[in-house]
Amino acid sequence: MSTRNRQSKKTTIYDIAELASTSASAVSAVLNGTWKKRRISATLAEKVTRIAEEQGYAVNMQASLLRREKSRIIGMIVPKYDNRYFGSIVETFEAMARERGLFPVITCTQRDPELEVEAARELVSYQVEWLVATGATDPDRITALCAAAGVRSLNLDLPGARAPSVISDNYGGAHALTRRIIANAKRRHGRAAPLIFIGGRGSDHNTRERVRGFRSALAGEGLEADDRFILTCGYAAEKSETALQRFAESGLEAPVGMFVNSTISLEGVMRWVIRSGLGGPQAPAMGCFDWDPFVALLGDGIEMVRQNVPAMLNAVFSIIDRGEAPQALIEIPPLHGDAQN
Amino acid sequence: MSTRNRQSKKTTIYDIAELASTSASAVSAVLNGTWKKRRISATLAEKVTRIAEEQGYAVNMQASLLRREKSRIIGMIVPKYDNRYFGSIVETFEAMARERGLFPVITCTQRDPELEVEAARELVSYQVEWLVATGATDPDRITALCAAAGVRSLNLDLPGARAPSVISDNYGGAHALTRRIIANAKRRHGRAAPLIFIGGRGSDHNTRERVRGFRSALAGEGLEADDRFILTCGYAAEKSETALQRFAESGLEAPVGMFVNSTISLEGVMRWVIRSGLGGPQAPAMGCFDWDPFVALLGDGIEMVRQNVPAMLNAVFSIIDRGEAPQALIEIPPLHGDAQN
DNA sequence: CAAGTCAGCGCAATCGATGAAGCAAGATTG
DNA sequence: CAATCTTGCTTCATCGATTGCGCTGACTTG
Repeated sequence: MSTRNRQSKKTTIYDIAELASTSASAVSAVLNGTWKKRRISATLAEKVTRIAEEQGYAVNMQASLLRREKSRIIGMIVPKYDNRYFGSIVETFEAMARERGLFPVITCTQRDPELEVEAARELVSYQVEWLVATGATDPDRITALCAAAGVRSLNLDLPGARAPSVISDNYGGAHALTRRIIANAKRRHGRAAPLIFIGGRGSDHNTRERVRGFRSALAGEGLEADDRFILTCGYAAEKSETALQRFAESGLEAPVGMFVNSTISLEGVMRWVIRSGLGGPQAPAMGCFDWDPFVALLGDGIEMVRQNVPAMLNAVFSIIDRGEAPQALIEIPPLHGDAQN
Repeated sequence: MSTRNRQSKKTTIYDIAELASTSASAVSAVLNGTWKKRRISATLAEKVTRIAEEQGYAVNMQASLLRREKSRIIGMIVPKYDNRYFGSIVETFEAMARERGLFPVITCTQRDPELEVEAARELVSYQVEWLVATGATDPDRITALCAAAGVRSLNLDLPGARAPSVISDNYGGAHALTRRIIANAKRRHGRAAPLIFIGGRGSDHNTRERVRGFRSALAGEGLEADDRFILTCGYAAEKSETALQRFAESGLEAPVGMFVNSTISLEGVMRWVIRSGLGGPQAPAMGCFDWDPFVALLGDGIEMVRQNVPAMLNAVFSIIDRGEAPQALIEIPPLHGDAQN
């Protein structure tokens, strides 16, 4: 049963000091754990603790952080929460931050460049010690903003030129994935061409690298990827759906396989595949650069690449723990197959 | 090109005041937009703005919020980011908070009761004006904690007794879902029994209500649900997988249909179904209380209930906008079928 | 020209927590 | 018993931004 301060202001250390007939600084020392160093008696410590509990006291972080030198807040911006990859990044990030006594503040930017910058600016105002920019469309702008404010930053998932970046080995992952798609296409259709690459933004590094891996795997078969089969139409499900629709209407040869650049693109692709009655044995051999548990159950033998989120965040926190930022691009090999969580 | 303060402390309004040969209070007024009220000349305002930009100045929120009366921070705790339901809750929450000029701080608690309380306490320390407890295992404990600190709170997804709660109409949704499962079971197997209910915690309100809806739909068919067919084994995929394994070994009659309590439970259920070779036409009729785009494509005609996240968050923010909290339980009817995002 | 008005700004208190420095008793030492 | 330590506090400045109040000088008015 706690005695509420009648809906008025919050309890402060001054209120508690008065109730305990002591000083605010003694209360502060007791409540932040430095009381032994400051030679406060156990008797007083206990009394203060009890009263604080009775009053439902909670420290005012704004005041506390203002006074301290370090905020112990760590920020992250993330594009979306609508897929397992980013979901798992965020969960892992929070857990690893907490392990270190840091307070994680994450904010979602809907893949909107303006919101990204706005959110980064806001996090800087909250005195974050580090800012992790995940999948940012313009990472260098965020790095510059942080640098100007004296905040250390790093990039995750999509690399920037001006801050350390931790990303997947997109080229290698795409190469291996494409080889698996090719193998399946040969088994099902007797040939490995034509293949479609669909989803993602032609302007982002990951998509470019994945296209490069895609092309090089094709080249390994003596094939060449026609630009009209590279549909980097954006990430949203609707976009890949309409891109495929347009492709079908273009009269180009039907693909025997598809490299899909993300699960969210795969949503649109699958809708189109099913609408067009392309399921079953004559279905194109599919591969998806990202992992989803239900896709694994979809039954059409959709190949997946699972980005190694724990390893990526280990790399992120190893930079953070080390304190200083090596100007580096760290590429983490993704996992393959149906590896479970 | 911005002049960096050589990696030292951050720029403050005092630094800018000195550079602009004016006072900190004028700088503050200019930068927070109150300068017209305070009759600062446009000339000075412009000069200060320019210098602030050159210095890469960012307001220290800790200091600013300490002085102000309201924080404009709004907190949310959420169990997981591994499914579309919570992902969509978080995205919508952030967007709606921003629309209102509030700063959303969300933190993930891994369904761990201790972490929930810890996280809530932390958010209270950050002076949140409201705390939204999403899917909390012990909502009333969080409500009490907030009340003691003078923070308003409300529950989302799982209700509490001591704060307004916005949840889905679990009974109605489960009843309708069960009826669809029954119809499919009859079509496929010629009978509607036995049905299994699997996933969720017997201790939480939603699961209880869904079991109630399940039972009442069965009762509508003149059937009764045997307790041994109600497997509320928790939410994790592994738990439902092993629960089904154990059920299969128990020698009880094989079910003709299954009510699965969440997509994450469905993951485990589907793994078991496939491992046991129960796919195809003889598959049990499945229904899932929650929505996932790939489940819709799974092909076995899995029925889904999609909780109406936008409507739920409209209800949440209508309470927040109104400022005061009606002591109420608001039930939002879920959507049915393959309704798209 | 005295009195009043007003634009334009500065001063200083304040928010709550922190911690270095200091101070008053009692305990210990030589 | 005086000198020195130790214990257990208190005092006060500080973090950076905000804001009520007041000051100055230019301008207007009767």
